[in-house]
Amino acid sequence: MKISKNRKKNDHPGSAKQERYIQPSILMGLYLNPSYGYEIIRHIQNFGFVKGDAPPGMIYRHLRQLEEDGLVRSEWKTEGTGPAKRMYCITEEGNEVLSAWIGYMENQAEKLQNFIAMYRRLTK
Amino acid sequence: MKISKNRKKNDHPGSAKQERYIQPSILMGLYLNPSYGYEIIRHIQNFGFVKGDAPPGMIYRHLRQLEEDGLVRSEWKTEGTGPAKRMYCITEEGNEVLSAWIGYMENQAEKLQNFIAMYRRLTK
DNA sequence: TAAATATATATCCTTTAAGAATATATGTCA
DNA sequence: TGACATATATTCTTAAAGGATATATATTTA
Repeated sequence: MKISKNRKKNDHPGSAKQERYIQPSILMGLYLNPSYGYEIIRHIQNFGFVKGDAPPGMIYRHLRQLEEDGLVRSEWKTEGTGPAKRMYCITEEGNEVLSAWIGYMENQAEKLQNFIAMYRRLTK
Repeated sequence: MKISKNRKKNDHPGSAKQERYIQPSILMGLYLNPSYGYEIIRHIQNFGFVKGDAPPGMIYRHLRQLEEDGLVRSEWKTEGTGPAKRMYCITEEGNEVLSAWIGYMENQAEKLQNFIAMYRRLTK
């Protein structure tokens, strides 16, 4: 696709800073298994919304917010190899929010499909 | 769902400012028919991503950006009833970007479904 | 006909979340 | 001991949405 000279922002759809679904991805990860920041950074790509390692700042920022909101709980773990890790697990409230996220995401997927279907009807 | 005292931001999934798909909705509207800001504000809800009227500032901001990017073209229309309207139509480049948006949205819908399926496998 | 309302565009400020860079500290291993 | 991997944390910038308000014209109605 030709990129016009004047088009600086939003050069291709989805390139903007939006809707990475970081929060539900972290919650899903912790729903599967307790974990910690550095591991989440590397594994969050398995949930499909992040390519490669996540920016560390993003993950730690989210984890702190999630804990402040009571959706996860953490404790330092000094045993084991390497520097101390802050181990996180999901709370009951976290489970509820994850479930709500699933509902939202189903709704969003449906809206996307309707939009796509509308477009297809016009073009065929 | 219980809302904790400390949870201020992001109280419910999707409440944040993100992924409203305003740009593709405007492009789709203009793909259907040439139109103008005030009409788009009222009709954009038909595409599913905005509830009720859109905030005017948002629409006019997008229209200006789209024109600067060469995805739409406009001209003043003084005939007809009411104050003058700035009529917009989609350009060839706009069509290409809309088509790219459709591809992105298909991809996003698929990711969402994979995520949901993963969750369902865990909970059943 | 004057006031109220609807139509129409435009500008500005704030909030939210992501992106990106960098700092700091500890443990491991050649 | 010096390089590298592990691990967390902080800070700055950018993108996009949300929301408020300003301005002007046309139409309706009291």
